[in-house]
Amino acid sequence: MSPGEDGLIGIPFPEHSNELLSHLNDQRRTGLLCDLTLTSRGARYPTHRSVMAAVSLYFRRLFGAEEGGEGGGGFSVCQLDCVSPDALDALLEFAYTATLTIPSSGMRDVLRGAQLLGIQCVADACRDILGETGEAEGEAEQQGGRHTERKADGGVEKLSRRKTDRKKVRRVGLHHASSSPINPVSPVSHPSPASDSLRSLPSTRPPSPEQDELRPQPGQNGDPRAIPGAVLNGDHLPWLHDPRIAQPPPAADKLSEDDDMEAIVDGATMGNTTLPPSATDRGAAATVGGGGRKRKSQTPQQCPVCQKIIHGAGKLPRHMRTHTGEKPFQCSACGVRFTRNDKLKIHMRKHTGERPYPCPHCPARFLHSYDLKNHLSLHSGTRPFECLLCHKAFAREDHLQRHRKGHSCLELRTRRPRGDAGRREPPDALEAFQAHSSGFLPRSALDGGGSGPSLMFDVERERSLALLAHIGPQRLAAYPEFFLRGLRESDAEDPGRRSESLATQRDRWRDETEEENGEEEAEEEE
DNA sequence: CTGGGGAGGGGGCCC
DNA sequence: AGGGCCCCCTCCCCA
Repeated sequence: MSPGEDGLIGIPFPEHSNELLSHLNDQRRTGLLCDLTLTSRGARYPTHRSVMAAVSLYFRRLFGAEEGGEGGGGFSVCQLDCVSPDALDALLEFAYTATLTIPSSGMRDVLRGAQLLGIQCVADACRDILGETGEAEGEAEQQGGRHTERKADGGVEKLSRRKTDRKKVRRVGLHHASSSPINPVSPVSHPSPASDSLRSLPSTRPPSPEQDELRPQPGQNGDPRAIPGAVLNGDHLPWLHDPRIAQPPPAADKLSEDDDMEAIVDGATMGNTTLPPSATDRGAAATVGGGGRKRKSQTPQQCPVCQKIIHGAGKLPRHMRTHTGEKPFQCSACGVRFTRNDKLKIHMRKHTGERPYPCPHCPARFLHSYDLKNHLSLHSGTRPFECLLCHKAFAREDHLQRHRKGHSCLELRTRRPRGDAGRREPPDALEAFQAHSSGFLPRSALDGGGSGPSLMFDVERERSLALLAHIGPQRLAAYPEFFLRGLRESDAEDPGRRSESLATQRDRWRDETEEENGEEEAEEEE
Protein backbone atom coordinates (compact mmCIF):
# COMPACT_ATOMS: atom_id res chain seq x y z
CA MET A 1 0.00 0.00 0.00
CA SER A 2 1.40 3.31 -0.90
CA PRO A 3 1.74 5.84 1.87
CA GLY A 4 -1.01 7.97 0.48
CA GLU A 5 -3.53 5.19 0.75
CA ASP A 6 -3.19 4.54 4.43
CA GLY A 7 -6.43 5.03 6.23
CA LEU A 8 -8.49 5.61 3.17
CA ILE A 9 -12.01 4.49 3.38
CA GLY A 10 -13.71 2.35 0.85
CA ILE A 11 -17.44 2.26 0.73
CA PRO A 12 -18.65 -0.78 -1.12
CA PHE A 13 -22.00 -0.75 -2.82
CA PRO A 14 -22.76 -4.41 -3.24
CA GLU A 15 -25.88 -3.81 -5.26
CA HIS A 16 -24.19 -1.50 -7.64
CA SER A 17 -23.06 -4.15 -10.05
CA ASN A 18 -26.48 -5.70 -10.23
CA GLU A 19 -28.15 -2.38 -10.67
CA LEU A 20 -25.67 -1.35 -13.26
CA LEU A 21 -26.26 -4.49 -15.21
CA SER A 22 -29.98 -4.10 -14.89
CA HIS A 23 -29.86 -0.56 -16.21
CA LEU A 24 -27.64 -1.57 -19.05
CA ASN A 25 -30.08 -4.30 -19.92
CA ASP A 26 -32.90 -1.80 -19.89
CA GLN A 27 -30.90 0.38 -22.20
CA ARG A 28 -30.28 -2.51 -24.48
CA ARG A 29 -33.96 -3.35 -24.63
CA THR A 30 -34.90 0.20 -25.43
CA GLY A 31 -31.95 0.77 -27.71
CA LEU A 32 -30.71 3.56 -25.54
CA LEU A 33 -27.04 4.39 -26.02
CA CYS A 34 -26.54 1.30 -28.06
CA ASP A 35 -23.46 1.75 -30.17
CA LEU A 36 -23.19 -1.66 -31.64
CA THR A 37 -25.68 -3.81 -33.47
CA LEU A 38 -25.09 -7.50 -33.78
CA THR A 39 -26.86 -9.30 -36.53
CA SER A 40 -27.39 -12.94 -37.11
CA ARG A 41 -29.20 -14.24 -40.13
CA GLY A 42 -31.33 -11.18 -40.36
CA ALA A 43 -31.99 -10.74 -36.69
CA ARG A 44 -30.65 -7.55 -35.19
CA TYR A 45 -29.50 -7.08 -31.63
CA PRO A 46 -28.67 -3.58 -30.43
CA THR A 47 -26.05 -3.70 -27.79
CA HIS A 48 -23.19 -1.83 -26.21
CA ARG A 49 -19.62 -2.16 -27.27
CA SER A 50 -18.34 -1.84 -23.76
CA VAL A 51 -20.55 -4.60 -22.48
CA MET A 52 -19.66 -6.90 -25.29
CA ALA A 53 -16.00 -6.16 -24.83
CA ALA A 54 -16.34 -6.87 -21.16
CA VAL A 55 -17.96 -10.23 -21.64
CA SER A 56 -16.42 -11.47 -24.84
CA LEU A 57 -12.79 -11.93 -25.50
CA TYR A 58 -13.51 -11.73 -29.19
CA PHE A 59 -15.00 -8.28 -28.92
CA ARG A 60 -12.39 -7.27 -26.45
CA ARG A 61 -9.71 -8.04 -28.93
CA LEU A 62 -11.73 -6.63 -31.76
CA PHE A 63 -12.35 -3.28 -30.19
CA GLY A 64 -9.03 -3.13 -28.45
CA ALA A 65 -7.05 -3.70 -31.58
CA GLU A 66 -9.43 -1.56 -33.52
CA GLU A 67 -8.86 1.36 -31.28
CA GLY A 68 -5.19 0.73 -31.42
CA GLY A 69 -5.29 0.96 -35.13
CA GLU A 70 -7.86 3.60 -35.78
CA GLY A 71 -8.22 5.51 -32.64
CA GLY A 72 -11.57 4.12 -31.75
CA GLY A 73 -13.87 4.75 -34.64
CA GLY A 74 -15.65 1.55 -34.50
CA PHE A 75 -18.15 -0.79 -35.88
CA SER A 76 -21.75 0.04 -35.69
CA VAL A 77 -22.85 -3.31 -37.04
CA CYS A 78 -21.24 -6.65 -36.56
CA GLN A 79 -22.63 -9.54 -38.47
CA LEU A 80 -22.37 -12.82 -36.67
CA ASP A 81 -24.11 -15.29 -38.89
CA CYS A 82 -21.88 -17.95 -37.48
CA VAL A 83 -23.86 -17.74 -34.29
CA SER A 84 -27.47 -18.74 -34.51
CA PRO A 85 -29.95 -16.04 -33.55
CA ASP A 86 -31.20 -18.04 -30.61
CA ALA A 87 -27.71 -18.62 -29.35
CA LEU A 88 -26.77 -15.02 -29.85
CA ASP A 89 -29.88 -13.96 -28.03
CA ALA A 90 -29.00 -16.25 -25.15
CA LEU A 91 -25.46 -14.99 -25.03
CA LEU A 92 -26.62 -11.40 -25.00
CA GLU A 93 -29.05 -12.24 -22.27
CA PHE A 94 -26.20 -13.72 -20.36
CA ALA A 95 -24.05 -10.68 -20.92
CA TYR A 96 -26.68 -8.38 -19.49
CA THR A 97 -28.18 -10.56 -16.78
CA ALA A 98 -25.45 -12.97 -15.75
CA THR A 99 -27.94 -15.71 -16.34
CA LEU A 100 -27.91 -18.07 -19.24
CA THR A 101 -31.35 -19.12 -20.27
CA ILE A 102 -31.42 -21.49 -23.17
CA PRO A 103 -33.48 -24.37 -24.47
CA SER A 104 -31.70 -27.63 -23.97
CA SER A 105 -31.84 -28.22 -27.67
CA GLY A 106 -29.86 -25.08 -28.25
CA MET A 107 -27.07 -25.92 -25.87
CA ARG A 108 -24.68 -26.85 -28.59
CA ASP A 109 -25.34 -23.69 -30.56
CA VAL A 110 -24.71 -21.63 -27.48
CA LEU A 111 -21.54 -23.55 -26.77
CA ARG A 112 -20.34 -22.91 -30.26
CA GLY A 113 -21.27 -19.25 -30.05
CA ALA A 114 -19.58 -18.90 -26.71
CA GLN A 115 -16.45 -20.47 -28.08
CA LEU A 116 -16.46 -18.30 -31.13
CA LEU A 117 -16.99 -15.15 -29.15
CA GLY A 118 -14.64 -16.11 -26.41
CA ILE A 119 -17.15 -16.21 -23.59
CA GLN A 120 -15.32 -18.82 -21.71
CA CYS A 121 -17.46 -19.19 -18.64
CA VAL A 122 -20.50 -19.90 -20.78
CA ALA A 123 -18.57 -22.32 -22.89
CA ASP A 124 -17.42 -24.08 -19.77
CA ALA A 125 -20.92 -24.24 -18.40
CA CYS A 126 -22.28 -25.60 -21.66
CA ARG A 127 -19.54 -28.15 -21.85
CA ASP A 128 -20.25 -29.15 -18.34
CA ILE A 129 -23.91 -29.60 -19.06
CA LEU A 130 -23.13 -31.50 -22.21
CA GLY A 131 -20.66 -33.59 -20.33
CA GLU A 132 -17.84 -32.57 -22.55
CA THR A 133 -14.33 -31.81 -21.61
CA GLY A 134 -12.25 -29.29 -23.34
CA GLU A 135 -10.32 -32.09 -24.91
CA ALA A 136 -13.31 -34.14 -25.90
CA GLU A 137 -15.03 -31.71 -28.12
CA GLY A 138 -14.81 -34.04 -31.03
CA GLU A 139 -16.58 -36.71 -29.08
CA ALA A 140 -19.19 -34.35 -27.89
CA GLU A 141 -21.77 -35.38 -30.33
CA GLN A 142 -21.78 -38.90 -29.03
CA GLN A 143 -21.66 -37.91 -25.41
CA GLY A 144 -24.07 -35.10 -25.59
CA GLY A 145 -27.11 -37.26 -25.87
CA ARG A 146 -26.47 -39.06 -22.67
CA HIS A 147 -25.95 -35.94 -20.68
CA THR A 148 -28.75 -33.99 -22.12
CA GLU A 149 -31.30 -36.58 -21.17
CA ARG A 150 -31.79 -35.02 -17.82
CA LYS A 151 -32.58 -31.72 -19.46
CA ALA A 152 -35.05 -33.11 -21.88
CA ASP A 153 -38.02 -32.59 -19.64
CA GLY A 154 -37.43 -28.92 -19.27
CA GLY A 155 -37.96 -26.83 -22.31
CA VAL A 156 -36.18 -23.84 -21.00
CA GLU A 157 -33.66 -24.14 -18.34
CA LYS A 158 -31.65 -21.79 -16.32
CA LEU A 159 -28.18 -23.02 -15.97
CA SER A 160 -27.41 -23.24 -12.35
CA ARG A 161 -23.81 -22.45 -11.84
CA ARG A 162 -23.96 -24.65 -8.87
CA LYS A 163 -24.07 -27.56 -11.22
CA THR A 164 -20.78 -26.62 -12.70
CA ASP A 165 -17.71 -28.31 -11.60
CA ARG A 166 -15.96 -26.47 -8.85
CA LYS A 167 -12.71 -26.60 -10.63
CA LYS A 168 -14.35 -25.02 -13.57
CA VAL A 169 -15.94 -22.41 -11.45
CA ARG A 170 -12.66 -21.55 -9.98
CA ARG A 171 -10.94 -21.65 -13.26
CA VAL A 172 -13.48 -19.35 -14.76
CA GLY A 173 -13.13 -17.09 -11.85
CA LEU A 174 -9.42 -16.97 -11.95
CA HIS A 175 -8.81 -17.15 -15.60
CA HIS A 176 -11.77 -15.67 -17.23
CA ALA A 177 -10.13 -16.00 -20.55
CA SER A 178 -9.53 -19.60 -19.70
CA SER A 179 -6.42 -21.39 -19.02
CA SER A 180 -7.87 -24.44 -20.55
CA PRO A 181 -7.11 -25.05 -24.14
CA ILE A 182 -9.93 -24.19 -26.38
CA ASN A 183 -10.40 -26.76 -28.97
CA PRO A 184 -10.61 -25.99 -32.56
CA VAL A 185 -14.22 -25.73 -33.40
CA SER A 186 -15.68 -27.12 -36.49
CA PRO A 187 -15.21 -24.88 -39.45
CA VAL A 188 -17.86 -22.26 -39.67
CA SER A 189 -17.97 -19.49 -42.15
CA HIS A 190 -18.68 -16.09 -40.78
CA PRO A 191 -19.65 -13.58 -43.36
CA SER A 192 -19.60 -10.16 -41.96
CA PRO A 193 -20.08 -6.73 -43.35
CA ALA A 194 -17.17 -5.63 -41.34
CA SER A 195 -15.13 -8.25 -42.98
CA ASP A 196 -14.90 -6.14 -46.05
CA SER A 197 -12.54 -3.82 -44.42
CA LEU A 198 -11.48 -5.90 -41.54
CA ARG A 199 -10.23 -9.21 -42.57
CA SER A 200 -9.06 -10.78 -39.43
CA LEU A 201 -8.18 -10.17 -35.91
CA PRO A 202 -4.56 -9.76 -35.20
CA SER A 203 -3.19 -13.18 -35.37
CA THR A 204 -0.50 -12.46 -32.91
CA ARG A 205 -0.03 -10.23 -30.00
CA PRO A 206 3.10 -9.60 -28.14
CA PRO A 207 2.74 -11.73 -25.08
CA SER A 208 2.96 -9.32 -22.27
CA PRO A 209 2.42 -10.31 -18.70
CA GLU A 210 1.50 -6.76 -17.86
CA GLN A 211 -1.06 -6.60 -20.55
CA ASP A 212 -4.43 -5.77 -19.22
CA GLU A 213 -6.91 -7.30 -21.51
CA LEU A 214 -9.75 -5.30 -20.12
CA ARG A 215 -8.11 -2.07 -20.99
CA PRO A 216 -6.53 -2.55 -24.32
CA GLN A 217 -3.60 -0.31 -24.74
CA PRO A 218 -3.33 0.74 -28.30
CA GLY A 219 0.32 1.34 -28.17
CA GLN A 220 0.95 -2.21 -27.26
CA ASN A 221 -0.31 -3.58 -30.45
CA GLY A 222 2.69 -4.66 -32.32
CA ASP A 223 1.40 -3.58 -35.67
CA PRO A 224 -0.75 -0.50 -35.67
CA ARG A 225 -1.90 -1.36 -39.12
CA ALA A 226 -3.21 -4.69 -37.98
CA ILE A 227 -6.81 -3.77 -38.28
CA PRO A 228 -9.03 -6.24 -36.57
CA GLY A 229 -11.90 -7.73 -38.36
CA ALA A 230 -15.30 -8.65 -37.22
CA VAL A 231 -14.76 -11.93 -38.90
CA LEU A 232 -14.89 -15.18 -37.19
CA ASN A 233 -12.99 -17.11 -39.71
CA GLY A 234 -14.00 -20.68 -39.66
CA ASP A 235 -11.55 -22.68 -37.74
CA HIS A 236 -9.45 -19.63 -37.26
CA LEU A 237 -10.16 -18.03 -33.95
CA PRO A 238 -7.70 -15.20 -33.98
CA TRP A 239 -8.42 -14.06 -30.48
CA LEU A 240 -7.23 -17.42 -29.35
CA HIS A 241 -3.82 -16.02 -29.86
CA ASP A 242 -4.30 -14.04 -26.79
CA PRO A 243 -1.21 -14.92 -24.89
CA ARG A 244 -3.18 -15.98 -21.91
CA ILE A 245 -5.02 -18.46 -23.99
CA ALA A 246 -2.48 -19.46 -26.51
CA GLN A 247 0.14 -19.97 -23.89
CA PRO A 248 -1.55 -21.33 -20.87
CA PRO A 249 0.78 -22.57 -18.26
CA PRO A 250 1.32 -26.18 -19.10
CA ALA A 251 0.32 -27.13 -15.61
CA ALA A 252 -2.36 -24.51 -15.30
CA ASP A 253 -4.90 -27.04 -14.25
CA LYS A 254 -2.51 -28.65 -11.90
CA LEU A 255 -1.88 -25.59 -9.83
CA SER A 256 -1.60 -26.38 -6.23
CA GLU A 257 -3.98 -24.68 -3.90
CA ASP A 258 -1.28 -22.35 -2.86
CA ASP A 259 -0.54 -21.56 -6.43
CA ASP A 260 -4.15 -20.90 -6.97
CA MET A 261 -4.17 -18.66 -3.99
CA GLU A 262 -1.28 -16.76 -5.36
CA ALA A 263 -3.04 -16.48 -8.63
CA ILE A 264 -6.02 -15.07 -6.87
CA VAL A 265 -4.10 -12.61 -4.87
CA ASP A 266 -2.14 -11.54 -7.84
CA GLY A 267 -4.77 -9.24 -9.12
CA ALA A 268 -2.49 -7.96 -11.80
CA THR A 269 -3.02 -11.11 -13.73
CA MET A 270 -6.71 -11.06 -13.46
CA GLY A 271 -9.46 -9.40 -15.29
CA ASN A 272 -12.84 -8.50 -13.98
CA THR A 273 -12.70 -11.36 -11.57
CA THR A 274 -10.00 -9.78 -9.54
CA LEU A 275 -10.50 -10.46 -5.93
CA PRO A 276 -11.73 -7.51 -4.03
CA PRO A 277 -8.91 -6.12 -2.00
CA SER A 278 -10.95 -6.63 1.06
CA ALA A 279 -11.22 -10.28 0.34
CA THR A 280 -7.56 -10.81 0.04
CA ASP A 281 -6.96 -8.61 2.98
CA ARG A 282 -9.35 -10.60 5.01
CA GLY A 283 -7.44 -13.66 4.13
CA ALA A 284 -4.25 -12.04 5.20
CA ALA A 285 -5.86 -10.78 8.34
CA ALA A 286 -7.09 -14.26 9.11
CA THR A 287 -3.60 -15.49 8.80
CA VAL A 288 -1.98 -12.80 10.78
CA GLY A 289 -4.51 -11.99 13.40
CA GLY A 290 -6.31 -15.24 13.75
CA GLY A 291 -5.72 -15.39 17.45
CA GLY A 292 -3.47 -18.34 17.08
CA ARG A 293 -5.69 -20.15 14.65
CA LYS A 294 -3.53 -21.40 11.92
CA ARG A 295 -5.15 -20.89 8.63
CA LYS A 296 -4.78 -23.83 6.39
CA SER A 297 -5.22 -23.72 2.70
CA GLN A 298 -8.85 -22.88 2.28
CA THR A 299 -9.13 -23.09 -1.48
CA PRO A 300 -11.01 -19.86 -1.81
CA GLN A 301 -13.52 -19.96 -4.58
CA GLN A 302 -15.29 -17.12 -6.25
CA CYS A 303 -19.03 -17.25 -6.51
CA PRO A 304 -19.92 -16.86 -10.16
CA VAL A 305 -23.11 -15.07 -9.23
CA CYS A 306 -22.13 -12.48 -6.66
CA GLN A 307 -18.36 -12.67 -7.14
CA LYS A 308 -17.96 -13.17 -3.44
CA ILE A 309 -14.93 -15.13 -2.39
CA ILE A 310 -15.90 -18.17 -0.39
CA HIS A 311 -13.24 -19.57 1.86
CA GLY A 312 -13.13 -23.17 2.80
CA ALA A 313 -13.14 -26.31 0.80
CA GLY A 314 -16.60 -27.40 -0.13
CA LYS A 315 -18.24 -24.21 1.01
CA LEU A 316 -19.13 -22.92 -2.39
CA PRO A 317 -22.11 -25.25 -2.91
CA ARG A 318 -23.41 -24.14 0.44
CA HIS A 319 -23.05 -20.53 -0.57
CA MET A 320 -24.62 -21.12 -3.94
CA ARG A 321 -27.79 -22.27 -2.28
CA THR A 322 -28.22 -18.77 -1.00
CA HIS A 323 -28.65 -17.74 -4.61
CA THR A 324 -30.65 -20.67 -5.86
CA GLY A 325 -32.93 -20.76 -2.86
CA GLU A 326 -32.52 -24.48 -2.76
CA LYS A 327 -33.36 -25.86 0.65
CA PRO A 328 -32.61 -29.53 0.58
CA PHE A 329 -32.85 -30.10 4.30
CA GLN A 330 -36.37 -30.46 5.55
CA CYS A 331 -37.51 -30.76 9.11
CA SER A 332 -39.33 -34.02 9.50
CA ALA A 333 -41.42 -32.58 12.28
CA CYS A 334 -42.74 -29.36 10.84
CA GLY A 335 -41.67 -29.46 7.25
CA VAL A 336 -39.63 -26.31 7.37
CA ARG A 337 -36.77 -26.45 4.94
CA PHE A 338 -33.25 -25.21 5.34
CA THR A 339 -30.34 -24.58 3.10
CA ARG A 340 -27.94 -26.24 5.47
CA ASN A 341 -27.87 -29.40 7.42
CA ASP A 342 -26.38 -27.81 10.49
CA LYS A 343 -29.17 -25.27 10.53
CA LEU A 344 -31.70 -28.04 10.40
CA LYS A 345 -29.94 -29.71 13.25
CA ILE A 346 -30.22 -26.59 15.35
CA HIS A 347 -33.82 -26.20 14.33
CA MET A 348 -34.57 -29.73 15.44
CA ARG A 349 -33.62 -28.71 18.93
CA LYS A 350 -36.86 -26.80 19.05
CA HIS A 351 -38.75 -30.01 18.59
CA THR A 352 -36.60 -32.13 20.84
CA GLY A 353 -36.43 -29.49 23.50
CA GLU A 354 -32.70 -29.82 23.55
CA ARG A 355 -30.98 -26.69 24.70
CA PRO A 356 -27.38 -27.62 24.87
CA TYR A 357 -26.11 -24.36 26.21
CA PRO A 358 -27.16 -24.00 29.86
CA CYS A 359 -26.44 -20.92 31.81
CA PRO A 360 -24.29 -21.77 34.84
CA HIS A 361 -25.89 -19.01 36.85
CA CYS A 362 -29.58 -19.56 36.20
CA PRO A 363 -31.88 -22.18 34.82
CA ALA A 364 -31.85 -20.60 31.40
CA ARG A 365 -30.74 -22.79 28.56
CA PHE A 366 -30.12 -21.81 25.03
CA LEU A 367 -30.22 -23.19 21.57
CA HIS A 368 -27.19 -21.31 20.38
CA SER A 369 -23.84 -20.82 21.96
CA TYR A 370 -23.93 -17.24 20.94
CA ASP A 371 -27.17 -16.74 22.82
CA LEU A 372 -25.54 -18.09 25.93
CA LYS A 373 -22.62 -15.81 25.44
CA ASN A 374 -24.93 -12.85 25.24
CA HIS A 375 -26.90 -14.07 28.18
CA LEU A 376 -23.83 -14.40 30.34
CA SER A 377 -23.08 -10.77 29.88
CA LEU A 378 -26.39 -10.03 31.59
CA HIS A 379 -25.31 -11.95 34.66
CA SER A 380 -21.97 -10.30 34.78
CA GLY A 381 -23.63 -7.00 34.29
CA THR A 382 -21.14 -6.15 31.68
CA ARG A 383 -22.31 -4.21 28.74
CA PRO A 384 -19.29 -4.33 26.59
CA PHE A 385 -20.88 -2.69 23.61
CA GLU A 386 -21.03 0.99 24.22
CA CYS A 387 -22.16 3.69 21.93
CA LEU A 388 -19.37 6.16 21.94
CA LEU A 389 -21.69 8.91 20.96
CA CYS A 390 -24.18 8.72 23.79
CA HIS A 391 -22.25 6.24 25.95
CA LYS A 392 -25.22 3.96 26.25
CA ALA A 393 -24.05 0.42 26.76
CA PHE A 394 -25.53 -2.76 25.45
CA ALA A 395 -25.05 -6.34 26.24
CA ARG A 396 -25.30 -7.41 22.66
CA GLU A 397 -23.42 -6.06 19.75
CA ASP A 398 -26.36 -6.28 17.42
CA HIS A 399 -28.38 -4.25 19.87
CA LEU A 400 -25.73 -1.62 19.75
CA GLN A 401 -25.91 -1.66 16.02
CA ARG A 402 -29.64 -1.36 16.21
CA HIS A 403 -29.18 1.56 18.51
CA ARG A 404 -26.83 3.16 16.04
CA LYS A 405 -29.49 2.99 13.44
CA GLY A 406 -31.66 5.18 15.61
CA HIS A 407 -31.73 8.85 14.94
CA SER A 408 -31.33 10.40 18.33
CA CYS A 409 -27.77 9.44 18.82
CA LEU A 410 -26.57 10.90 15.58
CA GLU A 411 -28.43 14.10 16.07
CA LEU A 412 -27.03 14.51 19.53
CA ARG A 413 -23.39 14.55 18.84
CA THR A 414 -22.64 15.35 15.32
CA ARG A 415 -23.29 19.01 15.81
CA ARG A 416 -20.96 21.03 17.95
CA PRO A 417 -22.76 22.69 20.79
CA ARG A 418 -22.70 26.40 20.24
CA GLY A 419 -20.63 28.23 22.73
CA ASP A 420 -18.35 25.30 23.34
CA ALA A 421 -15.47 27.25 22.04
CA GLY A 422 -12.97 25.11 23.81
CA ARG A 423 -13.74 22.11 21.71
CA ARG A 424 -13.46 22.43 18.06
CA GLU A 425 -15.84 20.44 16.05
CA PRO A 426 -13.55 18.78 13.60
CA PRO A 427 -11.86 16.58 16.20
CA ASP A 428 -15.17 15.99 17.88
CA ALA A 429 -16.83 15.05 14.69
CA LEU A 430 -13.88 13.01 13.76
CA GLU A 431 -14.02 11.14 17.02
CA ALA A 432 -17.66 10.57 16.49
CA PHE A 433 -16.96 9.37 13.05
CA GLN A 434 -14.26 7.06 14.28
CA ALA A 435 -16.38 5.86 17.12
CA HIS A 436 -19.29 5.03 14.97
CA SER A 437 -17.08 3.56 12.40
CA SER A 438 -15.29 1.47 14.92
CA GLY A 439 -18.40 -0.35 15.84
CA PHE A 440 -18.85 -1.82 12.47
CA LEU A 441 -15.50 -1.66 10.90
CA PRO A 442 -13.35 -4.71 10.98
CA ARG A 443 -11.33 -4.40 14.09
CA SER A 444 -8.17 -5.14 12.26
CA ALA A 445 -8.84 -2.16 10.08
CA LEU A 446 -9.04 0.10 13.04
CA ASP A 447 -6.10 -1.22 14.87
CA GLY A 448 -4.00 0.55 12.40
CA GLY A 449 -2.64 -2.62 10.99
CA GLY A 450 -1.53 -2.07 7.49
CA SER A 451 -2.21 -5.66 6.74
CA GLY A 452 -5.82 -5.42 7.60
CA PRO A 453 -8.55 -4.54 5.21
CA SER A 454 -8.92 -1.00 4.18
CA LEU A 455 -11.44 0.89 6.16
CA MET A 456 -14.76 -0.20 4.95
CA PHE A 457 -18.34 0.42 5.82
CA ASP A 458 -19.49 -3.12 5.84
CA VAL A 459 -22.58 -2.31 7.78
CA GLU A 460 -24.75 0.71 8.12
CA ARG A 461 -23.35 2.35 5.10
CA GLU A 462 -26.27 4.65 4.80
CA ARG A 463 -25.98 5.67 8.39
CA SER A 464 -22.33 6.24 7.98
CA LEU A 465 -22.90 8.36 4.96
CA ALA A 466 -25.46 10.29 6.90
CA LEU A 467 -22.89 10.82 9.56
CA LEU A 468 -20.43 11.96 6.99
CA ALA A 469 -23.02 14.35 5.75
CA HIS A 470 -23.47 15.66 9.25
CA ILE A 471 -19.78 16.04 9.73
CA GLY A 472 -19.33 17.51 6.34
CA PRO A 473 -16.65 16.52 4.00
CA GLN A 474 -15.02 19.86 4.59
CA ARG A 475 -14.22 18.93 8.11
CA LEU A 476 -12.56 15.79 6.98
CA ALA A 477 -10.35 17.70 4.64
CA ALA A 478 -7.77 18.09 7.32
CA TYR A 479 -7.72 14.37 7.84
CA PRO A 480 -6.53 12.88 4.61
CA GLU A 481 -6.53 9.46 6.15
CA PHE A 482 -10.27 9.57 6.04
CA PHE A 483 -10.64 10.33 2.44
CA LEU A 484 -12.91 7.92 0.78
CA ARG A 485 -11.36 5.43 -1.41
CA GLY A 486 -13.10 3.54 -4.10
CA LEU A 487 -12.37 -0.09 -3.99
CA ARG A 488 -13.23 -0.99 -7.48
CA GLU A 489 -10.58 -2.85 -9.25
CA SER A 490 -10.50 -0.24 -11.92
CA ASP A 491 -9.39 2.21 -9.35
CA ALA A 492 -6.89 -0.15 -7.95
CA GLU A 493 -5.50 -0.59 -11.39
CA ASP A 494 -5.10 3.08 -11.85
CA PRO A 495 -3.86 4.53 -8.61
CA GLY A 496 -2.64 7.57 -10.36
CA ARG A 497 -6.07 8.54 -11.48
CA ARG A 498 -7.50 7.93 -8.06
CA SER A 499 -4.87 9.88 -6.24
CA GLU A 500 -5.27 12.67 -8.69
CA SER A 501 -8.97 12.93 -8.16
CA LEU A 502 -8.59 12.60 -4.44
CA ALA A 503 -6.00 15.28 -4.40
CA THR A 504 -8.28 17.51 -6.35
CA GLN A 505 -11.12 16.72 -4.01
CA ARG A 506 -8.96 17.25 -1.00
CA ASP A 507 -7.81 20.60 -2.17
CA ARG A 508 -11.35 21.65 -2.82
CA TRP A 509 -12.51 20.47 0.57
CA ARG A 510 -9.62 22.19 2.24
CA ASP A 511 -10.49 25.42 0.56
CA GLU A 512 -14.08 25.05 1.62
CA THR A 513 -12.99 24.21 5.11
CA GLU A 514 -10.91 27.33 5.39
CA GLU A 515 -13.79 29.37 4.18
CA GLU A 516 -16.16 27.77 6.62
CA ASN A 517 -13.76 28.07 9.51
CA GLY A 518 -13.51 31.72 8.78
CA GLU A 519 -17.24 32.02 8.85
CA GLU A 520 -17.50 30.14 12.10
CA GLU A 521 -14.91 32.27 13.78
CA ALA A 522 -16.83 35.30 12.68
CA GLU A 523 -19.97 33.73 14.12
CA GLU A 524 -18.35 33.02 17.44
CA GLU A 525 -17.08 36.54 17.70
CA GLU A 526 -20.59 37.85 17.43
C1' DC B 1 -36.82 1.12 23.38
C1' DT B 2 -34.98 -3.12 25.05
C1' DG B 3 -34.17 -8.05 25.86
C1' DG B 4 -34.48 -12.31 23.88
C1' DG B 5 -35.09 -15.95 20.36
C1' DG B 6 -34.73 -17.68 15.73
C1' DA B 7 -32.70 -17.85 11.41
C1' DG B 8 -29.34 -16.95 7.61
C1' DG B 9 -24.75 -16.84 6.30
C1' DG B 10 -19.50 -17.15 6.46
C1' DG B 11 -15.29 -19.23 8.20
C1' DG B 12 -12.37 -22.68 10.73
C1' DC B 13 -11.41 -27.29 12.05
C1' DC B 14 -11.77 -32.01 11.52
C1' DC B 15 -12.83 -36.44 9.43
C1' DA C 1 -12.10 -32.43 -1.82
C1' DG C 2 -16.34 -32.57 0.28
C1' DG C 3 -19.11 -32.45 4.10
C1' DG C 4 -20.21 -32.24 9.13
C1' DC C 5 -19.91 -29.60 13.02
C1' DC C 6 -19.18 -25.63 15.43
C1' DC C 7 -18.48 -20.72 16.32
C1' DC C 8 -19.38 -16.18 15.18
C1' DC C 9 -21.90 -12.34 13.33
C1' DT C 10 -25.91 -10.15 11.74
C1' DC C 11 -30.66 -9.35 10.93
C1' DC C 12 -35.41 -9.77 11.90
C1' DC C 13 -39.19 -10.41 14.76
C1' DC C 14 -41.75 -10.46 19.00
C1' DA C 15 -43.04 -9.50 23.70
